[in-house]
Amino acid sequence: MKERMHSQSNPNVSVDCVVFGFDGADLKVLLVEREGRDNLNIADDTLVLPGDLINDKEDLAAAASRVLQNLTGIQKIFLEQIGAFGSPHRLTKQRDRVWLEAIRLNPEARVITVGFFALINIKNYKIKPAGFAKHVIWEDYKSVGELGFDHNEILEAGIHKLRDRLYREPVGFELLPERFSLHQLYTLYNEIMGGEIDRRNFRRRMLKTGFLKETDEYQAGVPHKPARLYEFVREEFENISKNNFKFY
Amino acid sequence: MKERMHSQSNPNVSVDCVVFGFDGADLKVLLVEREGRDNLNIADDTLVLPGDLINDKEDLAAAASRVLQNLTGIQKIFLEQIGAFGSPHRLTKQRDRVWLEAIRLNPEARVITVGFFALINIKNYKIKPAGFAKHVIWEDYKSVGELGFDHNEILEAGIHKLRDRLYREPVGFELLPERFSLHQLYTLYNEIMGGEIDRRNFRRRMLKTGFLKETDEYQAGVPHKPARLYEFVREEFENISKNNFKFY
DNA sequence: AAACTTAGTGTAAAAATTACACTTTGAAAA
DNA sequence: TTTTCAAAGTGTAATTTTTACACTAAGTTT
Repeated sequence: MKERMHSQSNPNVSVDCVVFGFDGADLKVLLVEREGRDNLNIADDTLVLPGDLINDKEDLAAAASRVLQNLTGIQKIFLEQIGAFGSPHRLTKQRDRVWLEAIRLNPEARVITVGFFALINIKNYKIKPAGFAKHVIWEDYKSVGELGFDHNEILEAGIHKLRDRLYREPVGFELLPERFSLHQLYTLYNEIMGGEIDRRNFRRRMLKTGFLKETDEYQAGVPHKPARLYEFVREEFENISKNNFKFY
Repeated sequence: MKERMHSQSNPNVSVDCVVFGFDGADLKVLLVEREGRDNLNIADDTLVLPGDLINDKEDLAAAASRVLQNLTGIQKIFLEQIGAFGSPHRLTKQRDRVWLEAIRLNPEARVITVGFFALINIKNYKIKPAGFAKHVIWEDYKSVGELGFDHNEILEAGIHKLRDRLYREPVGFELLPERFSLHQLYTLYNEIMGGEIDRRNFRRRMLKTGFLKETDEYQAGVPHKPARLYEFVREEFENISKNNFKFY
């Protein structure tokens, strides 16, 4: 099992990725089921965020991309840093130690990790578990239980970052198809903000911004009046807002 | 010189502190002049942020506190994390390498650093350079030149964090004496926000918040009408705003 | 007594935010 | 073919917030 480890791994620094996805209704987060649980025969039902040690000559963001790709097959997504997590006790849960001993060259090493987050449209990516990832799942954000290591803490920081970004930058559109209805956009904002956003006011506000372009296309196959689809026009956003736009 | 290094130092992770201070007029940042420059006989006029390797069993924030105290004598201040900085090239400037070779056990090691920031009232702290700090200075934020390593980048991230914090939390009061005039508060905000804040509107807004308590004390020794002094009442802030207050 | 410097004060116009309920449209069911 | 269902789409009035803006007050120095 240890052949997976490269000698160029830095024993003290890792990255972990909080990847959010949206399926049109709920906010999901990408979790990895660690391989080796069964063979190790430990009572370990915990999931973890995709993450691993960085390589020695590798940029942090590059490491996050690589690790994410290696474990889940997801590539070429933009990852933004959340911050560093460095409690000396972050690896000391019993079940985590057993697992580390099975897979790491230096299971005892102090590891600080750097969290990254990303937002993707679930449908645009095909997940292929690899490396130590036995399964990779999209878990409803609200149903996430206890994760391995300090990953609940990292996830929590990730959701804060996500709200912050959603508030000031047009990241919401990353989660939607190229063309989307205002209802989809509304659902997304309402879900992530965890809030009671007024539907009419939301619609007006978004349209007023000027960077949603209406298309001639409509929703298809729905058993009710089909909604008009819109596109996000990035150039308009760049022009209009420059840097201090507030979305909601 | 190397006796300063402890065997428990983690060779791959450091912390760097961006400590902001306010003297009533300008925003200052704490910089360290590295000892050893003269003996090393290199053309090295760069200053650095106070920082050093973490110890192996030490929390990141604790490391930042320790390092700051060791280098500058400043203790017991609250440091908030900015984020991790991990470019593989961050230590590769020639002058930095020479210095690292003189002072570090593993001068070649890949080091990622975690930035912290803090705000203090300059007058409340006595600076005592120690460790490798030959001198410690309060440099006007606007006049900071090229720093060692990637410290300009960290400083830049620090000022962003500062603005963000100033916007949502009552951190400004950390920089002022217990009792302060509205003019001082205004100058502080205006300086840090780099902006054109309307003086009258600022005054009204701050007073309306309800957590500035007017005292019976006035400015003394000024050659003009003395300003009334106010106090910040933290309990009011906690009650009123709970968590989503906006300062400016 | 005059000059200087900063403290302190109010208002009106514009913009943003909020709360709120009915009609329209297409698909599916009766 | 008519009815029913589900979500789409639409407007206004009241309130609050934001903005722009200029003079008087008070103490010190000359």
